[in-house]
Amino acid sequence: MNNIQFTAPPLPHYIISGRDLIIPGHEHPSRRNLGVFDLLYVLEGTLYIAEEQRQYEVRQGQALILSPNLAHVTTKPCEVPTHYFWLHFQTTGAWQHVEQHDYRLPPANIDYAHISTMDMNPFTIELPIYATIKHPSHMFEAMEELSRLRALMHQQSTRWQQQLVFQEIVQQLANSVEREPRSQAAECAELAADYLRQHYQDNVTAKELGEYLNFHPVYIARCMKKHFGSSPMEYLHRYRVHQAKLLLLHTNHSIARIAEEVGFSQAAYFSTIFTKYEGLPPRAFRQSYR
DNA sequence: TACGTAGATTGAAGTACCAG
DNA sequence: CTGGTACTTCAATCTACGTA
Repeated sequence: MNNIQFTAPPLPHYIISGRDLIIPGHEHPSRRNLGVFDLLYVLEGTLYIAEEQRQYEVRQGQALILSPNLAHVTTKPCEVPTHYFWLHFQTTGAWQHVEQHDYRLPPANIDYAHISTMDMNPFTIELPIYATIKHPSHMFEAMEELSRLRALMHQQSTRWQQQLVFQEIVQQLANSVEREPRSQAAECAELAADYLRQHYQDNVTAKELGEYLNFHPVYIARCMKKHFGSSPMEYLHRYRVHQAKLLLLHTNHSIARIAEEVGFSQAAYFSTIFTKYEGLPPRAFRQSYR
């Protein structure tokens, strides 16, 4: 498990942070059940820390996130003066340890039809447990800013500002996740999906898609099935139904007009497809929200 | 009046398999 | 990894009729 995956909303939130110096022969405190995430970012020197069975040497420019529910111990005292930032954060949402995955691909079997049209679409934030930060100067500035703001924490506006700066730090961490290169098949699948999303209002055919991508339609279908769990047409239908749901809720257009706007030339056929994915016809879907 | 459903038909898309 | 073929499946259309 290399990463921690947070489901948002809610976003992880900042609690408190600080800067510390450990002189040679001394060590970072060992703790268990801290109850919050503990982000360590080393400016100089090295921290020697183990969490459960995994040992880390956190060097200059590297970060380590300790989890709230795991015990972490120092494996040996610092050998040189070690300067680091620590930051406690937490989430009230779901999180889990995960192996890294290719963030550029949507999850397999993505089901657009079941994404609620009244709520914000949930997403995940994946942070590395242990990483070398790609832009150390940005990380340093953000951490310094948090240290400065700490003195002004009695002000409401400061506490808000702290959360904004913390989100920058989260972004820095997320950008430092090492990605595995995408396979050609994954590339093909994603390009095809892009094309379908851009042309869902048109009469898209597999042949056109093949000509656009310079791949055989059979091959494209195979790639999409493998990476999205859907054939191109099924992907297109799900996306069209998703768009139709938005129009049903936010406009008073007739079913026939909405069908046309999302790429169905026959309202009756649109209704059939909508019912297939939603479990109820378009009109019933609209009425259920009115 | 607008919309939903069902059945028949046809051509396009998907799948399995093989080859380069 | 990609393309091609043969076969199967299903999307799309049309129409008629029922329903809110």
